Amino acid sequence: MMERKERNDYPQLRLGNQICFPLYACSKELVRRYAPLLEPFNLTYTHYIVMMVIWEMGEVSVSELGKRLLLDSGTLTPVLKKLEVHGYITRARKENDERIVMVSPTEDGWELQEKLKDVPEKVGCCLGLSKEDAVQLYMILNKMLDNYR
Amino acid sequence: MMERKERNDYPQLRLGNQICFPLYACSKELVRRYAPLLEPFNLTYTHYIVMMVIWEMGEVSVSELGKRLLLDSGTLTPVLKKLEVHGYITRARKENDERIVMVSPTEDGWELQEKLKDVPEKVGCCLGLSKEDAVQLYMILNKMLDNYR
DNA sequence: ACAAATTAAATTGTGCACAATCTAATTGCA
DNA sequence: TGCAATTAGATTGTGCACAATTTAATTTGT
Repeated sequence: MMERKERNDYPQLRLGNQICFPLYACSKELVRRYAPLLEPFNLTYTHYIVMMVIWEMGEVSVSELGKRLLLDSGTLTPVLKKLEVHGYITRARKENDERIVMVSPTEDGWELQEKLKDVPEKVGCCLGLSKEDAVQLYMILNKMLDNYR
Repeated sequence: MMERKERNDYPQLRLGNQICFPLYACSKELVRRYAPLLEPFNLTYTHYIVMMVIWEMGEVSVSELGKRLLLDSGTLTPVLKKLEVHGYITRARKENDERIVMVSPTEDGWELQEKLKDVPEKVGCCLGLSKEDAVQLYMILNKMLDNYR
């Protein structure tokens, strides 16, 4: 019987020949590893990166958060509401432009830094990578990311 | 007035010092770029990578798909049901072990390869990266992924 | 000054992703 | 042989992620 002609004709459609899949899989795996470290503080990975930008900026608008993290308001609004409920941030519309919602850490929000300071090391972020590979990866991904902003 | 002592005390908690964030952001961006190319065929990125493994294996169990793609049955079951509804695959329990569900491409499923063969190039996967960077990235991510299997 | 255009968030709807649990089939072993 | 343990999928519940739409505030052009 004749082999199907459609079969295996396109090497570019093989999972092993694509760069996107390991990117996608590694990303998911990292998020999964953060979960148990953040869960005790009622945080998900998304909450965590949002808090990082808020700590860095002190006070920041929703749209700036979105630009920085490449997230839209459909993702951020519920995340910020939850961070507010848990007492980590306050949300308030700007006085001179009521369209803009400004976000800032509360006392508890600031104190969260102390509690999470060991998380990055614990995730051991790029587990199993040599120092050189980690540096390479960091540079290449940031080059890539620059094309998206 | 004194600067808060909690502020900026932990450089490892700065977004710019983490390798996880660009990984996460690049991954999302890539998935987003696949969407318009796959949507005409009623496929999402997850459907697409599932189909790639099915093309490669010809016939494969749900658990093998999961191992290969690092996805669990909670994700795969609805994806496979949808691929079945759209007529790309068939699902059938194995005769000698009814616990196992085997999945195979239909005629339409095989023909999908032809229609999607240009997708990888169109995504230009690692957009803006030099050949050398792309090769490096591919190698480092696969090294990383090996630690997760 | 004021209507049209723009901007910022919020809302709505769809679809992963995954932990936890459940069900059914099979296997192992006393 | 028969029951406990294991295995494979399916189900349930929660939470992003994002497109598209909506609402409200502000800005722009005349």
